[in-house]
Amino acid sequence: MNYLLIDDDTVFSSVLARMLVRRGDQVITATNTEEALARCDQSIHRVVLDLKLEQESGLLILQQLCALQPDIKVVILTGYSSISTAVEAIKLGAVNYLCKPAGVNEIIGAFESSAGNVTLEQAPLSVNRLEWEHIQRVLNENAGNISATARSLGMHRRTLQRKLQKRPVKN
Amino acid sequence: MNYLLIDDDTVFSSVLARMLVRRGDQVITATNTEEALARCDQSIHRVVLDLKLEQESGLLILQQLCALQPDIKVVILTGYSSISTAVEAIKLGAVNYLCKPAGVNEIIGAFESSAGNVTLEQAPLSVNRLEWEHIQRVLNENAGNISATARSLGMHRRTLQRKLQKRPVKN
DNA sequence: CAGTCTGTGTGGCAAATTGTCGCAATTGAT
DNA sequence: ATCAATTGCGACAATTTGCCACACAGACTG
Repeated sequence: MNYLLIDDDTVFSSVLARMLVRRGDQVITATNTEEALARCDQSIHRVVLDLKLEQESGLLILQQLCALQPDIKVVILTGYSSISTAVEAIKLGAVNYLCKPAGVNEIIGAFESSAGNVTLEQAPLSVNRLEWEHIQRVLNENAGNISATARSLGMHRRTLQRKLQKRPVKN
Repeated sequence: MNYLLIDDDTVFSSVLARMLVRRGDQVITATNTEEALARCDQSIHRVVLDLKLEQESGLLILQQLCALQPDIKVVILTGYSSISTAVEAIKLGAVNYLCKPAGVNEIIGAFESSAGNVTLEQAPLSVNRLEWEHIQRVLNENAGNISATARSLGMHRRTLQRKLQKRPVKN
């Protein structure tokens, strides 16, 4: 499978890319609309698209990609998910829509569930793991500011502090 | 316009019906799958469907309705909304997906909305919201099997049950 | 410099949530 | 019919949370 990853978070993007490559897939990345459209040719089978690129709307890219390559399969993957954008994305032709702390298995599964395949044995992240990943992501977004992160996450600062202190969160 | 309202909450259903009638529309109601299918004939233009009818899956009804009357427009309206069911619903042919409570205007708008302008979120999901979405997704993957979902999520079945009883957390 | 914000660690305690056990009712397959 | 799995729910202890209070450190300002 040839993947195109469109995400301005290069850290996340490269991690995902590495894992896909290890599986034996071809991966190309893009960090903005221009790159994305330029690198999306017939060789691409699957696209992982972040909805929130800089200022640009991922939904717009989605439309353009679908117009360009009708056979392409696009999965939306975003940290700023909402039901309304999910609905819109599917109507525009995406095959699935995931919230961002998502494992490779889930992402691959998101492509294949639509193909009507029988689902392979794929373990989703535990709730605790998911929570941890999400917290780290938001914390990072807020430049390590605990108070702001707690507000943004709708949780008590005290609680967030306590959660951060006990890091050992294994699956 | 001829509406068919499918909802086991007769209070909500009748209120909505009254408001539609006052607008000059025809309204028929149903509270379960059987009634819904029986009352869905060519005269119906629009369906408002609650996803959580007793034990029955609204998604199943959605498929049957679409198979029966391909031209019909179905809007999902549910109190237990999640991104994964929204995605499923749209893929199965619903034209929109709303969270209860929703006003008449919103509902009518949902039928008429053309593709277009949804605003991207600017704040990340709260941890609770994210947890809810994840649970719904995995639950969906496990075909509604609570025990399996709990195992898969590394949480106690009892806890999962309790979480599912509560309504989705608003961001 | 004193005064005002905002962010950070910490303690304590009531309130809420979760982990566990158990049990009856259901369901599905054999 | 029978066995295994699932489910809903009550009860109770173990944890975790929400929340208040305080002390301290920078940053910024008049």
